[in-house]
Amino acid sequence: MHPSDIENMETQEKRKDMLYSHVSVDCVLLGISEDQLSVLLVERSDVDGNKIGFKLPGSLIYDTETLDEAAYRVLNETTGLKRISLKQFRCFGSPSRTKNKDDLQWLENALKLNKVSRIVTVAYLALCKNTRKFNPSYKYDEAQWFKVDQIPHLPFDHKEIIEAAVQEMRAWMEKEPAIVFDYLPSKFTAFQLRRTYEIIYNKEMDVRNFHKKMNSLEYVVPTDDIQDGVAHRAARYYRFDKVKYNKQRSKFNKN
Amino acid sequence: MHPSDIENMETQEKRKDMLYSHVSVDCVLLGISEDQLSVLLVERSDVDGNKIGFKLPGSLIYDTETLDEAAYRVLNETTGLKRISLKQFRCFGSPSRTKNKDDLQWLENALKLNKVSRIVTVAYLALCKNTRKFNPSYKYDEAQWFKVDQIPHLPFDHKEIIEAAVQEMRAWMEKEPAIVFDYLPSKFTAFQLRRTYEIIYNKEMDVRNFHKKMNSLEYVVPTDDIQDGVAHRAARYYRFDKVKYNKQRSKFNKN
DNA sequence: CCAAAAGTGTTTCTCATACACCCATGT
DNA sequence: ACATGGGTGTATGAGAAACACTTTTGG
Repeated sequence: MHPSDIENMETQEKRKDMLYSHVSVDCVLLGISEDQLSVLLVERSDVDGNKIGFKLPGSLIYDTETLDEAAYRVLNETTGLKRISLKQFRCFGSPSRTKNKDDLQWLENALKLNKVSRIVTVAYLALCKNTRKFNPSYKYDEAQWFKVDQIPHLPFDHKEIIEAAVQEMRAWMEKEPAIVFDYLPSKFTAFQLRRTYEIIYNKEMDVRNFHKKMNSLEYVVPTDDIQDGVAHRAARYYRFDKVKYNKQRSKFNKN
Repeated sequence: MHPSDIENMETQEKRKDMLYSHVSVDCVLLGISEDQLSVLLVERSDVDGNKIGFKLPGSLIYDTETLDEAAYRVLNETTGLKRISLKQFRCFGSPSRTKNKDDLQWLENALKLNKVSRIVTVAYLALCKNTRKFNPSYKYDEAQWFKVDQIPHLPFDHKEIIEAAVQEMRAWMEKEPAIVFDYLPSKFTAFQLRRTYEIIYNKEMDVRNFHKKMNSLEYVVPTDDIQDGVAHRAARYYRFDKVKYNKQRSKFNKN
């Protein structure tokens, strides 16, 4: 066990009596792996510690915590990330979501409760950086990216949640274009930005029109950096200017 | 007490042990009164039956019920309406939403529970017909429309929920234009449709451009009916064609 | 000099906006 | 005949979409 795990466990123990065992949050963390839209899933173990598959990273909420705080806690426990945008997008609360006996059994073991009643879950969404190897001090040491069209069997209604999340992601990006930059590195090429859009929308985009559009966005600013050591003309790096973004947004929203 | 109230109470008694006292639904039923966007609120009584103000129509969920079912139940108990679109738009779950002592006291009385813990509420939204007088067999005999910029003091975070709902309403109408027809009568004039938009968006619209736009929508079809007995040129009635709407939508969504 | 990706302009079409007058009807 | 609201057309500008060639660099 990694030293910091003990610390985490202690924190959890201290707060355990304050777990509110009726409402959970689940995070659909979308990213890109091998040029395809992917979701980060964590490994699930049975009572004996055997790995029995994957699930969305999630948690019951604590009594003192808002839903957003719980979601950020889960995000951080899973990826170590902190400052990215998380959006609450839907609440899943069908009584039949825990109808599968194995899922229910697992829940009762995991939560150390005799009888788990219905759990309503609030689903959150983020587009997040593809941190390749997660810091083992985080709660889950096994987190893996799965392409959204190759999702393994998942417990509860997690598959349905992921499907809804992919739809929601596209709508969210229209409203709040800044979220792509949660995914991209701080310096990125026009190609990277375009590819990200293409993968999320699952649609090719015209290169020239894309450049034109990008240049019209004041908040995507060219830097003096260019690529190095590539076997073709070097691409320019751009960066996201948050201040300019907020200005342009507020101007836009006044109408 | 109205005879049907007894029936309702019996139904409630039967199901009482199945109330899931951790999650509720609240419905923001928007409509128009006196040419202004308004919300339907129901009267709230204290333990002695004294009326102590208004609140959003809402309810704890039953164990056997999905969230959507609970929301439709509340809609129906409040207005008698059944077949309108309700949209789940956000979950409100801050632990501080029940921080007001009076609100908490009221809750405990209303729910006949000794100790109410945190309640997470799932907020729903609808644009609904302005049924002027509600059938007294419905659960609340006092329901009133309040203009959204003249909301009285409300318990919990209901004011915040209404504000979020108004924003959401506009976004929803862009995505799903059909919902205005939940509000309008089955035959309506161009003026009524335009006024409805103007009030919801709080913005005047050009008459000619509106007609042009409306005529381009295949699913708004002119009928042969025209107004009768008005002291000016009679307006034509239009109707909403749901079949054509779905066709046009699915065509649009394929791209 | 060749392969490989970067970068750049013009035309066309659609859609939103702005704007003013005649029409039908009841009193 | 007049008051009242219903209904119509045209011109302009902005932004989306379609489309092909030259530039730069490493090997």
